[in-house]
Amino acid sequence: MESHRKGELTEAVVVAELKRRGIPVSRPFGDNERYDVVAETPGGALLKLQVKTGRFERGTVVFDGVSTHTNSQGNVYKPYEDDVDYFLVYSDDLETLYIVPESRVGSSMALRVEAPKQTDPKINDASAYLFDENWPPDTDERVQPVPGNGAVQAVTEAFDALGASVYRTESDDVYIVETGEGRLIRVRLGRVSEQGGRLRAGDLQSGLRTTDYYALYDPSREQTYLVAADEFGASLSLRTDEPEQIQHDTRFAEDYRLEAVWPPDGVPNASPRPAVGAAVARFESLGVPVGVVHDGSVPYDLLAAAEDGFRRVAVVPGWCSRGCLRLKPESKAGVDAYVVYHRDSDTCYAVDADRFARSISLRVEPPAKPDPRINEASEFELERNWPV
DNA sequence: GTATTAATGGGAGACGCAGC
DNA sequence: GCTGCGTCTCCCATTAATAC
Repeated sequence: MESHRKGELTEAVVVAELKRRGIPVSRPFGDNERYDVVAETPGGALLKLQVKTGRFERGTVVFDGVSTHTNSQGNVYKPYEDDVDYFLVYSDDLETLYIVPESRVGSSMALRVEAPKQTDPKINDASAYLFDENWPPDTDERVQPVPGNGAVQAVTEAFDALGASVYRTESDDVYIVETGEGRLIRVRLGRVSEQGGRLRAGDLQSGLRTTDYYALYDPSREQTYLVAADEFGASLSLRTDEPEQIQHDTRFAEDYRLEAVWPPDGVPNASPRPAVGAAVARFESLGVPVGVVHDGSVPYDLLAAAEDGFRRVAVVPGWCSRGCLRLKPESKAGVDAYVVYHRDSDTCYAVDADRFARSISLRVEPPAKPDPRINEASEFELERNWPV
């Protein structure tokens, strides 16, 4: 059975199982929510539940704890975090329903059903997650919001101790931090937790657009760590102990202590985002005055000179498919022009925000057949099309 | 009407790491 | 060295939205 249909079948079975137990259950209208169903506990609490199909393999029921989709950068894996409270995992092979707190699930999880060949403290005993023995769940298991007020205060005090000033923005967890040298950087606050000799944090890329650095607080050590926003992928792992084998990509938490890395390296007024750096270099090579904007509350990255003043420029990566480079910003409000950076060809294209409604395609390869509607990418190259 | 994308979903294999 | 878990990275299918 193809996967989508199998997911729907699992969801139907789970709803039936809940109803059979007399549990009030509702489904969100449409499919835009990240949870599949909402169930009401006897105490009246409403829980957001994500239904997962459990694959029975090697004596375990395995399920994914992240949603997957693709974009121009390839596969994107997004954890559910606060979007759901619990996973309901149904194994069709075993005809068994499990309930697992979201906080206990990483990108995937294996529930051991059959006895292992050898014991291991990491083994997740499936019987501990049987639905009938864990309903209604203890709602205190739910994840505490990140970063938490204590973290905000601790991180702020850590910056203060280094002589750095911290300013609030309109976003709850993004702050502007002024270094002692007068440089402004955008810092998003978060928390790390220790698991198996590592400090871990997830969902780092969701703030990449408006963040230069992450200030991550470890409450158990009362220590703040500072990492560049583009140094890690969607998640972060910093070693707190000494592994037997050090890999080329092993990173140690000690090296990221705020006190050890402050002030962060980097050219003043340059953003660490590669696309922004490429756009700035291209503007400068053209002799166009350009300034980087370090303010997470505005939707643009650069102010670039034109004959009649400055344009507000948002730098975005474009995805290339079947010979077309695509651009589809979430919102055009407050932006005069877009610079689309095509990493493969190291080319920047400039597009007037008024030129398109919601998206635009720039053809970088010859089309199968001519069409007057085709936007030839070469005509939008920054060198030819600035000012837009 | 056609082409193309993002978003949802599951399946599978490779690999690193830790414990035994 | 073996085993098991977790992570990562592919793959595929479907649906809805959107541009042209």
